[in-house]
Order: sequence, then structure tokens, then C-alpha cells
Amino acid sequence: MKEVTSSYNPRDIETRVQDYWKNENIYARVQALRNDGKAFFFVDGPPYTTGHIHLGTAWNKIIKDAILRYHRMRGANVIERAGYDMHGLPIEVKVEHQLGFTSKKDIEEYGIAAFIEQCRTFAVTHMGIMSDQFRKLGVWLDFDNPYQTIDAGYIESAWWAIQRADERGLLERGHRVVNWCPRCETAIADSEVEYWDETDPSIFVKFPVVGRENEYLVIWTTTPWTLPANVAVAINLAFTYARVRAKKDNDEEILWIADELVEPVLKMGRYQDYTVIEKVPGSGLVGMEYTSPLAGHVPHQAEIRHRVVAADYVTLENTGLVHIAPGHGWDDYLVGIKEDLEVFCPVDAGGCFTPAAGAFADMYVRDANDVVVDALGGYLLARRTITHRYGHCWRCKTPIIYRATAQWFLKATSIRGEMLDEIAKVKWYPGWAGSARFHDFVKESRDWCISRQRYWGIPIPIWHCEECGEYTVIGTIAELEERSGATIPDPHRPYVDEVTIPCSCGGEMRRVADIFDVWFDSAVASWATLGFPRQREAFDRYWPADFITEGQDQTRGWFYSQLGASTVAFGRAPYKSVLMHGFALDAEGRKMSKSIGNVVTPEEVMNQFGVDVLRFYVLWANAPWDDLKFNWDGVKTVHRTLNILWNVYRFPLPYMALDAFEPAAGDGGRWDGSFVRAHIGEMPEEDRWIVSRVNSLARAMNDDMQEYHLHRETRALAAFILEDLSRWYVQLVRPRMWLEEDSPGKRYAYETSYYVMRRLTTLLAPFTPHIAEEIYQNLRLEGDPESVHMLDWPEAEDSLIDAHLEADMGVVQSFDDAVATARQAGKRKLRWPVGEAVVVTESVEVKTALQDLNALALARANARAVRVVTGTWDRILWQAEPVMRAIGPEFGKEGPKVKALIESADGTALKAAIERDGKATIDGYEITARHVTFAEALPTGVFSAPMKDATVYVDVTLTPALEAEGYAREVIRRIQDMRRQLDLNVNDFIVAAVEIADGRVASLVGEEEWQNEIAGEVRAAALTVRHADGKRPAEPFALEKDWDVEGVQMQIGISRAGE
RNA sequence: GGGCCCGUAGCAUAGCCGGUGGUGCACCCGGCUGAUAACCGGGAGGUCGUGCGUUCGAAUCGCACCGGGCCCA
Repeated sequence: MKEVTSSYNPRDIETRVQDYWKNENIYARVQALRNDGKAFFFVDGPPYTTGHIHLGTAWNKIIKDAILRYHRMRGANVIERAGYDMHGLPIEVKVEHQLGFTSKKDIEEYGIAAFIEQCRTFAVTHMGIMSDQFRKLGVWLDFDNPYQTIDAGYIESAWWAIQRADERGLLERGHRVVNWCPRCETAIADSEVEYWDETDPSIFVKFPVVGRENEYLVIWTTTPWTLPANVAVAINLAFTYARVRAKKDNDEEILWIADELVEPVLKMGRYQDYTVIEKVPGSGLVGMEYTSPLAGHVPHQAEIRHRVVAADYVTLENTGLVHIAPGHGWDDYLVGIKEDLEVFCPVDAGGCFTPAAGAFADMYVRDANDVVVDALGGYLLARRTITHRYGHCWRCKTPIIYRATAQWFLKATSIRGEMLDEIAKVKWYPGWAGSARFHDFVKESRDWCISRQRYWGIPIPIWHCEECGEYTVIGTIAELEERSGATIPDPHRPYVDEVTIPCSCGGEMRRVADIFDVWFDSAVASWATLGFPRQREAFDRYWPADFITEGQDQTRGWFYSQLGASTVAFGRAPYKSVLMHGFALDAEGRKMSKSIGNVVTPEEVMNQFGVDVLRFYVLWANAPWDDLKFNWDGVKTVHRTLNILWNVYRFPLPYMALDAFEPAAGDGGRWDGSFVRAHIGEMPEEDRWIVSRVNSLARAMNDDMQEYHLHRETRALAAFILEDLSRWYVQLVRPRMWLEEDSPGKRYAYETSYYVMRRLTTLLAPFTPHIAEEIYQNLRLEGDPESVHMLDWPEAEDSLIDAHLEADMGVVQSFDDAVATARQAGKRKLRWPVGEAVVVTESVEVKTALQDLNALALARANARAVRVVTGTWDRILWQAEPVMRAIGPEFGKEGPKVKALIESADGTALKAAIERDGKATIDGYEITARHVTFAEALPTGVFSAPMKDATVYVDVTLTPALEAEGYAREVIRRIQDMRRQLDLNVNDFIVAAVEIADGRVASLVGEEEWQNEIAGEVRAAALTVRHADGKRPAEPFALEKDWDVEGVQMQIGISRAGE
């Protein structure tokens, strides 16, 4: 063990430790060490390769790393690989930006092959950058061999799953309304829609009722451009509708509006008067037919038989009648299916009207709003604008539209029951993440649209024959090669688009043009990371995953996509336990975003405070499942804690080095703690106590780790470092470290300190792997493993836990605090001894603790005596306080006099008299208990402070003996200070002289007892103490200083002995 | 609009199967000076988001509302 002189420098330590891991190949060796352990299969949720990691990503990986390191230390053979999500529209859009593209046409002209190579380069480059960042966080996942969603093997895992879906009848091609980005010209998932406010028209439109002159249904919409696709109007059967004769100027017309909404609607339409002709329940409207006001502009509208249908989702807002266009809305579409309505969608992939839209053909739909409104003419009842949340493409920010298109679906609704059953079988941390949140989400889930009309993704492996309409789903590349006769070097577009398969009808099957929704990529990660279906062995051994952990946003994301794909493919969940963690927010609880400018990056924190501080902070700040409100003060606190850990660690090293201390080794030169176990009975109380504490810590941590209470783990560690080690044990053990001679006491101090640090670094290893390693490297014995991460996680040694001693020590700590408080009140420094400290208590625990640990209590209080008193301490005095509410009425105008007499009376005597006789007489006035109360009064020089279940009284009155020691201590302190100024070693001897201006003090300090004490404490070979006589010392000292000690002038000189 | 989570001193957090609200940071005051560009102690600071309810008693249970987050519509 080497002495450590440098203060805590995380960056140096972390660089050195990471180099060591790399050079010694520690990560691989730890894995090899646990090879025979029980398998623990972990699947890394793949981050998307867009670029740099943020605080949330860092937190995510840190949680994973801490948990996996823990499992490894518990002996588990952890099966893991880092993973990356590398396909998808976000990368396509980035590349489009780089190349200056604005539409799919640009891509087609540039060439799909060249385009996807750009995408591949982008993804691979950023993967490398991110891996380096994760490595810097000290994350031990396999970054050299990560699973990548763009690998051919990975793509096969997805193909295989979709083939299984087809076999189970869960793959379906259907016409559905989907979120559609008119710029990207593709369907996008619900999860790819971002909402923010847009201002849109808000219009009320009159639909003419068939066969009724001048009679209209009034509907409301914010998307005029969907009116050309209208086929029906929906009402709610639960509402009452009014048939109203409305008057405007000289015109009259008859309008249908929900009864309760008549007033506001007519006001909006500037009608001056109205009368309700009749009120009809919703059912009375169903089947009513109407014509489109746009029939003259959109030829097809003239052919549609529009009618009124019922729908539950219609609310009592606007007019209570809802315009239905099944081609442009999800709810509309469902109503359409139920009512067998036509799905009319005269809008193309680019968001422009098709020729079927008649007069509106070729217009971009959002631009067409005004034109449509104009075309409504007199059918427009009112026009306003509205600002409301509207969906946008997450990548290019274009407002989305809803569009009915042919897409491929995974029929999640058919396996919903299975999925819900599986959720219940998974162990969720916390429980509500599964039972409430995820369960409710899945319960509401819809079929999953897995097709996208894009380029950079896993091609959907469906080949279709245009001749006979047959289609076939391919499960592997080998299968495709066999059936097509082609070789497939790369299963991506456009290469795979060329491959054709002969159809049994004699025709030729071609691949459908679509690629997978990128969420389907990561959905198959649990078996793709094991190389399945190309390799079966690992899959058979390890699948499903023992554990995964991701943020709460992944409820709808990866938790769901994996569950869906796995339930389809294997009929069960792909994970056995899931820890759902929170989101990283700023200190105000807002989302970190570039536009607000509140983003804190992991690099910032690492550069200022180091990786271990960042790691410990994010695990310590709050429970994993709560959102993390990032706070620099918290980071600083953690830094301080690790700094104290560092100081506590290096504190005993110089003494150990000086004594060439070697910890007792066990079998094979390996440290095993046997010395402490063997000698625990003989060791001083504080040693037994800290050994007990560190074992209690291990016990508590084992319990908390079972539930992944990482915040409790780290908080328990911090509390141990600060409270138990730094503030208590180190203070108590100090004098034993300074002992000159070898002694059992010193040996115990060394062995105990060593034992505690070894235990502590092991417990810290999963959380702060660098500082733990750094300390371990200095502490480890020859036979010990090369890394702290090769050690086994410590079980609590029950035989070393002494609950009684821990309780006793708690009392002494409380006593220590109380004495400090009382001393402060009495303005008596801790350096100055006091006569006695008296503890008044009724508590048996307090009493026994202060008896058991009396020597310790004496030392801590720096008192000549510590006594425990039950009942009342006889030195307590009482101050009588008159009760005027009783005195006034009874003594009348004598009251003030009685008041004064009571106040000046000897309260203590008065109290005793009243307690004895029930009354007392002062100057002839009879005083009873109701006239007076008593407040505690302390004798001169006594100060009190409360502690748990007791009160401490400290008498700070000085006597010559106490004063002698006090001044002697002051002298010692100043000489020590001067030694430091001379930069002397702790074992150097000095010669010193003390000249004291005050003769009385000089003679007190000059007593032989104190002169010897001073000489011993400051390692003085020669010391003179005398009353200053104005003469300078004969020999000049290396350092001379004048001091003011509590108002007494002293001149002190010291030199190194022999110089 | 719905589901889930969160809302405790200036900031962050513990307590949350009910019984006089703990802790850290910051702040003020002090101590220590053989961990020292450290360390330690003391003090002040709280309508436990708001309101209603259950109860002898609620930060803790119930309901409603307000604010924040994630997700859904």
C-alpha cells in the first residue's frame, strides 16, 4: 500500500482506471470469470444512431451498468451486447438534408442504392461516436460487437418473425386510415406524430336534407379539405336534436342542431331569431339523407347517398353533428366499416387532390381549405379560426393528414388477451408500471401498421404475384436464395427489390415495395441479439431475457413492440422482468430542449466532476422510476461525498506506510477478513462498531438491490461514508494512528480501517467503478484478484453485527452533539476541558449506553466526568414566575407587590416549600401552586442542550487545573500549526520555546505535567516554557511567531531538532 | 378528454399499510487545524399543491380541483 498525497482528482483516476481495464482486458476477464455462473440474459434497448448521447441516455446506460455489475459480482454469467437502432426515417431525413433533397422524387433520381449507402455511413459513423461516449461512462456492455439492426443476420430475425405472423394468420393487408406525412410520402406510426398548436379554419356548414325544402343538417369541421370526401353525418343516440326555424334578415331556414347547442350556433351564424319546431331524440335522425354542398364541384359527390348514422364518440360540442369522411379519419373509418360506408379518399401520397376531387384536383390539401370554403357559398353558416393541437411528422415537422391507404398490419387486436396475460407474468419495477400503465396501454392498443413507403429500413419480405394475386412471406435469406435462385449479398433496398420468385401459376412474384416500421426492427432484438434464427443454441439456452430496463416513454415503444412481436412469434413475452425508469428533466422539472436552452450534457458533468460523480448522482438523486430533475447542487454534494471518501481512504495510509503495515492475508495470499473475525472480541468499541456498521450496510444494500432501489443503495453508501466513517470513526481512531510504539490498539485500528475500506470499495464497485478500482488497486494483496470487479458481492457477516453496540453508539453520538451545543452556548471550545457533563434521563437505553461507553463519552465531551442522573439533577435551580391571572383577582391592588415578591424570591426554595406543604408564605402573603409556575434556571456556568430522550448539562466553570490543560492545548495547537509551516514530516523531532506574557498562565502551563504533555504531542526533544522577561531566546529558531491566546500574548519558536 | 406517476422549507429529497415532519445543499453563526484548495458543529427556515371528507387524530386514507411529467385520444 502506498501513501496517497494527491487530493481527489476524478479525471486522473478515471483515465488511469479505464486504461488499466483496457490494457489488462479486465472486462473480458470478468466475463470469463463468471462463465460458469447462472446465466442472466440482458437485452440492451438500442438507442437510435442520430448522434450524441444526452443525459437521459447516459442515465439509462448507467442504470444498466450498475445493475449488471452487481449481478456479475453475485456470480451471474451476464449475457449482454450493446445494441443500436440504425434504420428509419430520422436518418433518411438527415441525409436528405445533407443532400439538399425535398421529396422522394429527388431520392429516386439520385438512386436508391447511393442513397441508402449514405444512410448506412451515417448510421455506422454515429454508432462509433456513441459507443465511445458510453465507454467513457464506464459502461461495461459489449461495444466491440454490438447488435446492429442493419446487419443481414438481424434483418433475418425480423423476416422470420413476420413469417411466423403470417403462419398464425396475424399478418394482414388492409385499407386503413393512417397518419400520413405528405412530405415524406409515407405512413407514419402514432408514435412518430408530434403535437403542437396550429391555427386552422373552424367552419359550420349546412348539409341540405333530401326531400325537404330549405332544411339543413349543421355540421362543424376544422378541415374543410376533407369535405370533398364526406359520405355521412354522425349523431349521438344519447342526445336530443332540435329542428329550428331560424330567421336572418328576411330569410328563414330550417336547421338541425343538438338541442343544447342551438343558441351558440345560431349566434355564430348571426341569426336574429329562431323558434324550435320540434325536438327529436338522436334515433329520429338516423337514416335521414342529405346531399353534399360540394356536389357541383366534386362529381363523385353527386353519386354518393349521404345519410345520418349513429356514433358514440360524438360529443355535445359545436353542433352535435359530426361530418364523416372515412378516407380521412380513424374514427370516421371505423364508423364507415360498421355502417358499410364508402371509403372515398381523393388525395394522393403527396397530399394533393386527385382528379376524383373534381374542381379541386392537384391542389395541396391544406392550401385548398380556402378554396373549399369559397365553394360552399351559401352553405357556409359561419366561419371562425381555431388554435388547437395538431399532429406533425416527427422528422420533417410537416402537418400530417389522415389518409386511407393499403398497408400491412400485425393484428395486435387478435392477440390482445395473450399480451395482457403475459404482462401479468412479468415482474415489473415498480409494480404499477406493468399492472396499471402498460396494462392500460395494451388494453387500448390497435392493430399495428408495420409498413412504410420508404427506403432505409428492413424490406418487408413479402413477394406478390400480380398474375394470380398470391403472396408469399420469406423467413430467411437462404430461403429467398433457394426460391429465387439469386444470391443475396445485401438484403436492403434496392438490391432485394430486383429479386423475383417464380409463382406456381407460372407468373412472377415481385417484392411489395414497402419497408418495415422502424419500431419493428428493435421489436425483435431479444432474439436477434442471440443470432436467432441463424443460430439456435444461444436462443434455446438464454431466451427470454431475464431483465430489461428503459424509460417510461418506452411503454408504448420498446416494451410494447417487443411484447407484440414476441407474442406473435413465440406466444410469450420476451422478458421476465422490466425496470421502468423516468425521464431526465431540468431543475424546474421541464423537459430539456435545445430551444429552451436548458440542456445539460453528460460531458459537461463529466468534465467538471468526473464520471463517478455523474453516475452516483443520477442513481442517488431520486428513485429510478421518478423523473430526474437535474440539479447542479446535487452533483456538487455527490462530489463532496466522494471527496470525503477519498480523504477517509488516504487518511491512515501515511501511518500504515510508516509502520510498513501489511494486512493479514488468508489462503493464497488473498485477503479474507479473517483477522477481524478472529480478533473482534478484543478490539476497541469503535472498531467493533464500524465493522458492525459496514456489515449492516451490506445487509441493507442486499435487501434494496432485490427491488432495484438504486437510490437507497447510493444514499446508504453516502450516509455511511459521511456519518459513520468520516464524522465518527475517523475522529475516534485518530489518536491510535499516531501511536509511536507498536501496540495491539494500533494494529486493530489498521486492520479495522483496512477491513472497512475493502468492504466499502466492493459495495461501491457497481456504482462508482473507477474510484472503487483505484482504491482497490492500492489496497489489494498479492493473492487478490486483479480488479475490484472480480470480487464477489459481500454478504453481511451476521456474526460481526452488534445491534446493541450500534444502538449504544447512537446514544453517544447524540450526546456528543448535545455537548457541542451546550459548549457553544457556554462559549467553551472543545479544546478546553470541562468539569462535568450531566445527562438527565428516564431512558434505560441512554443510561446503559453512557455507562457502557463511558470512556468514549468522556473523551468526546472532553470532560473530567460524565454522569447520568435519573429524576432531577440537584444542581438545577428554579425561577418562580407569577401567574397574574390568579394573583390579580385574589390579591386585588396588592397584586403588583405579590408579583414582585414572587419574582425576586428564591424559586428553588419556594418550589420545595410548595411541593412539601402545598403553600408558602412570603412577607405574609400566602402563595399556593396556582399562583406560580417554575421555570428551570441553571446555575452559573452550566449550559444545557437536549438530546434524544435526555437533557445534557455541561458545567464550563474553569478551575486552575482545567485552565492549565486548556492553555496547554492551545500551545500544542499553535506549535502543530508552526510545524506545518515548516513543512516537517510527522515523525520529525523539534526543539521549542514558549514565552508567555502572563505570569500566572506561564506557571500553569509550565507545570511539569503539561510541559511533558506538550513535548510529547508536538514531538519536542527539548521544550522550555517560561514567563517572558523581555530577553530574546539565546538561539534563534527556524520559525518564531507571536500569538494571542485568549488575550494572553505568547511568543513561540521552533526548529527541527539537530539543526 | 382519458390512463399512470409526481407535487413536502430557497433548491433537492425521506417519511406515505394514520399517532407531535427527518436529511442534504444553499444561508447565518461557530469550531477544528497530524484528511487541510479539506473537515466538524450549531442556528434559522415548513399552510407537507388547494379544498372537502373519513377519523379521537391525516403529509400519510377517500373525493374534487390546481400544477408538472410520460403516454394515449
